[in-house]
Parts: sequence; structure tokens; C-alpha cells
Amino acid sequence: MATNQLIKGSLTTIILQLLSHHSQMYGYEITQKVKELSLGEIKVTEGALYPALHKLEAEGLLDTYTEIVDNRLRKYYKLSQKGKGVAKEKVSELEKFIVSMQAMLKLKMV
Amino acid sequence: MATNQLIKGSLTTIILQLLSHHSQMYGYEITQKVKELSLGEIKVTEGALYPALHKLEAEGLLDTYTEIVDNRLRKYYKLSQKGKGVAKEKVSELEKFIVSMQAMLKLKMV
DNA sequence: TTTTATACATAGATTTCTTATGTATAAAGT
DNA sequence: ACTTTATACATAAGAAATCTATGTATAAAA
Repeated sequence: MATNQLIKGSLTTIILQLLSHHSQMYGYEITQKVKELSLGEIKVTEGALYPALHKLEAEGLLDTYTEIVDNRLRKYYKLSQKGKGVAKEKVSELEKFIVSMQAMLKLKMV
Repeated sequence: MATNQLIKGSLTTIILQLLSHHSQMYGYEITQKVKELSLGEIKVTEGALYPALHKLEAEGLLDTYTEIVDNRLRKYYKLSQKGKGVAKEKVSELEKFIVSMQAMLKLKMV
């Protein structure tokens, strides 16, 4: 499983999409969920994930709270009201983008 | 048609994919082909395209030649032998990535 | 005792893109 | 006649997003 550089540009949308389908998630959980859903193809690095989460929080798209579980800190993220709207827009854009990419992958030799 | 930031990271692969299906293309032609295939959804800017083409050329993945057509310069790019191999790898990675993205887009609320 | 897993975070470097700018020809619109 | 749009290349400065490396800390497994 190589860290996939294709994720560049879509990580934020992936985070918003996951949080649209889970009432709350913590950082490590997101990395594991992406790994699981991509069948090991996509690895989200911490150096990419945490700054992305902090940025979304700073923009007011995510709300947070912390919990101690098994003596370890967890910082939970959830979509704010504003975040729910932006998530819909961004996910919709990603869907269109995927359709476009598929059109480009279906080419036949000219 | 907004310049799509989702393209980040996949532009190089798109170029290689297009050149896998056209024996040669010039820069402006690539921008138009992407626009056409994406139904206007994806606009490749010149500031992104030309540096990407030059990099691929410097890496030995693309060969070039120029032609004057209608009194205007065209610089044609085509895959080198090495480029053909790399194109296959990169396109295969992109296909896997798209599959992963679809898996993430199909989520249901948990 | 060491490695792996869990869980957060940041700093510096790198890559990649956007925006703006520049040159030049030709066709189309006003 | 003049301006805009299309064609066709290119680069520079800046912004944005990522990777790699590093750091702290607990717990379980090897």
C-alpha cells in the first residue's frame, strides 16, 4: 500500500464525506476507515490528515470534543451546520469529477 | 466551469493517459480534449499544463517535435518507450484510485 | 525487551497548482 | 477600423496541500 499521491486535492472532501456518514469520528479512526474502504489502496498520512482537520475546524466546518478512552486521548470531529452544507457541495463536485475521470479512462486509440 | 482543484495530483496521469490513446498531441490540444471529455467540468490551466509537460519531457517520458501550422508554432508530445511503461503503471493506479473513491462515495449513514 | 498498534501533533521541505503576465498570429464580431 | 476571442507557446510569484521526519504517550503483542 503506497501512500497515494492521487489523494492530493480530495482529502478534504473525503473527510467531509466520511463525516456525513458517521455522526462523529476521530483522526485515527478516519485513517483506518479510508484504509478499509479502499481495500488498503489509500493510506492517509498523519502529516496530511491533522492539518486538514485543523483547517476544517478553523473554517467552522467541524466541531470537536475530546474524550479519554483506555487512558488515551481522542479528539472527535463532527460536521457543524455549515459543514453539512459544504460537505454536500464538495461531495457533489467529487462525484462529477469521478465521472469525468472515468470518461478519460475509457478512451480508445485514435 | 471552475478550474477544478481536484485535479491536483492526477494531471500527470491524465496527460499520460491521453497520450496513450493519441500517437501525438500538442499542449493546447490537450486542454481542449480534457474540456471535451469532461463535458466542460475540468479546465486544465496553462500554468499547470506546460510545467507538467516539461517535467515529463525532462524525465524522459515524452519525446517532442515542433511544427508550424497556419503560421503558428505547435509543440507535439508523444510517449517515449519509457513513457509507455510509466503510463500503464500510472493509469492503473488511477483506475484503482477511482474504484476506492467510489467505495467512499457509496457510504450509508452509520 | 522490542515491536506494533493506538492517538495526538508539528516543522521543514517538496510538489503541484493558480493567477498573472508576456509574446504572437488569425478569425470573428461590432 | 477596432476589439474580442481563439489559437499557441511560456514563465514567475505565490498559495495550497502533501510527504517525511520527528516528537510525546499508553497499551498490547511478540
